[in-house]
Amino acid sequence: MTECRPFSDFALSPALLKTLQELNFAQATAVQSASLPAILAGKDVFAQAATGSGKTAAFALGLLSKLNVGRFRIQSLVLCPTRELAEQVASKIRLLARGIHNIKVLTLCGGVPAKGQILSLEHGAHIIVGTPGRVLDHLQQQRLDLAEVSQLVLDEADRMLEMGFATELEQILAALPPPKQQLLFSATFAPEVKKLAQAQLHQPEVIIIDSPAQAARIAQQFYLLEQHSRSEAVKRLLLALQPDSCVIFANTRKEVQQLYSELQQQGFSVAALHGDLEQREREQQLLQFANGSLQLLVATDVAARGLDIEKLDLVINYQLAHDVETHTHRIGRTGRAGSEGLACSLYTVDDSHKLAALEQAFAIEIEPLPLPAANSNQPRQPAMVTLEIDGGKKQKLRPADIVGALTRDNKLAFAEIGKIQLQDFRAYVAVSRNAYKAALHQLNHSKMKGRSFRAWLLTVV
DNA sequence: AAAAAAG
Repeated sequence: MTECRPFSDFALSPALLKTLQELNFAQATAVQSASLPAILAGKDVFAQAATGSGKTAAFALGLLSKLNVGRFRIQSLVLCPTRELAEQVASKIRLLARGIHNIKVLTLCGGVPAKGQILSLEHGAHIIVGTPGRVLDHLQQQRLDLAEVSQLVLDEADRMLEMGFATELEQILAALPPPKQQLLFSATFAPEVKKLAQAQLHQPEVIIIDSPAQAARIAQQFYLLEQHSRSEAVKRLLLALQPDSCVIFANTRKEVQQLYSELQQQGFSVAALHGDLEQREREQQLLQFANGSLQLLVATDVAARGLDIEKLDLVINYQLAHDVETHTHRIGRTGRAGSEGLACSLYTVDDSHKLAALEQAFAIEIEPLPLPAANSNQPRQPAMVTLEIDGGKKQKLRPADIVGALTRDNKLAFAEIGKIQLQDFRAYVAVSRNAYKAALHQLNHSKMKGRSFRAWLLTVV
């Protein structure tokens, strides 16, 4: 077991150490302790460590330490497999960079018009975080100059090295000048991918953090489906376990949509996330789930990797994932940063191969549990939130109506724009869809021009 | 075998 050291042990800049102190991060996690010296020494790094063990902060601190802010050129490129993860990683980097004056971290993902990104690129940036498609798009249109990039990070590196991303990744790599420092991070590397990954690195520092404790923190339960339908089984589990916050993974977009509709019709507080949704809808659904407005999230594997959602206590696999790696990432949405979690997986007699693979990978013996009996519990609803309007008048609101937030500098941020960073909230501001008409005068109309809703400014009591 | 990622 690797030793965890205090951050003050590493050659991090004073600004970073101060920020870490302010955020109450004193002790580096195992993967951070093991990888930071190598990153700071400029070495290539291959790091495998459990979900929720602090990999993002490890490379974020490394990038930020090596950065020359005085030189306003793109120096680091971070690639992620989904847009939501790229946004989250960028948020984390910005959070850790808040003591560094004038630093610019830019996200380049698809699903939004390129226009704004082009303007930002003309202005300049130090660190780019993005998904391969849009990054390559900007490269080919000659809007993105990577000539001075000295560090490349592949987050969820095993995923990024799969066939689906190979061509794009190759083209992006070709635009980077050698010698560059490469940092590969993931919780999982299948043996073939591990070989491939290490082969593309130059004398890498190989860091593998075995963490039986982490696996043990996520209790796994398996339910053999016989006479009951999958959705019936999910409902029984939800009503019996009454989770505060739960992700349900299904294998296809269509099944996600069906299960979502069914749960919603039956009064569950539920969001959906999959690739058929508009990007703005994806962001809105994820935000409402992450901030507790909605209690359940039904998702495809777009949500399987990396997403860090506070207080997520239950993962349900509506079906078993196609491979052990995906299963590992799915259940790893819970049990993060030392907390405990539960993962319930539904399976059928046809799944014996998958089951055997899971038993081997997790060194467990799977005993099918009986489904909880049907009971008369009602779907749990999030409590109503009492809010106070500027003038002091009180109003009860469903959390699902809260779609905005007030930032520390009293600016109003909207979920619709998809740029809200949860850690920057001073307080939630309720922007109630139900209160459109009553609240017009509360707002600066010019700022609202062109938006499809009106808002009511409220502060939490 | 499916989802994601450019539009």
